[in-house]
Amino acid sequence: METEFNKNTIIFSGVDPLSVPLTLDCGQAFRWSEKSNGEWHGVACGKAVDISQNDGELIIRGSFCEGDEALWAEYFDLGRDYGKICEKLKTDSHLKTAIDAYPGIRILKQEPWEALCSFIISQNNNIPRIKGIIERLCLNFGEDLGGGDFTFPTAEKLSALTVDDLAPLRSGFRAKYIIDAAQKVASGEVDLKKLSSCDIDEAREELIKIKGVGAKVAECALLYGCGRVDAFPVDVWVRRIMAELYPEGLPECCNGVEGIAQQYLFHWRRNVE
DNA sequence: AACCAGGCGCATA
DNA sequence: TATGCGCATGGT
Repeated sequence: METEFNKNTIIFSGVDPLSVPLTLDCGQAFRWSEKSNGEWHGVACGKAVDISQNDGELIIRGSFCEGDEALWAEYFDLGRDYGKICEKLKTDSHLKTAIDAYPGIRILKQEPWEALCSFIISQNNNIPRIKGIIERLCLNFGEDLGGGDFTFPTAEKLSALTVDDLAPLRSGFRAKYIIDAAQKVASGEVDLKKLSSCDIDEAREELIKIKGVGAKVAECALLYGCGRVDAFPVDVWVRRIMAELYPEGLPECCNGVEGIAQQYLFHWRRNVE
């Protein structure tokens, strides 16, 4: 993989497999939208950017500082060999079907707090409305980057608010969970920084101390926010997949990369038929 | 007009 | 330990 950097563009070449549209729009992140010219616009790593690809070239346009390329390499999980992982997963026939149907999905390494908060909002909810609530959350409480873009608000900022303050989000019963999460994270009662490296069961216990965080939301926070690809979120779609295809559990080829297998199976099952 | 949405907390047995 | 129900809001 090679990196090309200047203050307006970061290009990573030789990224394989890579699908920018699938990666940004497969239900793991909620703040990316496709523009009419085919670029994807959104805010991550503290910056508003436009993202596109040309085969194995991942092209990020924005306004960058020295060192930003490392942040974006981490965000797109470029240090992980997805070619090798997918080859192994495809030894299972269902995973081969799923991966061949939608190749190039990568697990994003989002900010831990953003992932946690986003998936608290996701519970018993649908993706369009999740996106709307998160958009209003950023618009009301994020930092204004100009051009209509806002950062995801910090836990510290939200920890000072009340449930009533969140009324503009129209997040329903989830508002009290957002506040509780923000307070526990801001106070340090829940330490997000250690979750990427500590024992995964310890990480799960830490997260479910938050009201509104159960097993599924905790797995999502670990997978999408902490780089824990061994986390395995089971939602209604994955529950169906497990019942229909894997009544005995996931095949051995998924060991250690259950979360990546999950993402391919999830997207495939939601989009076929 | 019911039912559902990338679930969870709580009551009940 | 294991079910079942209610939950805010909005779309079909």
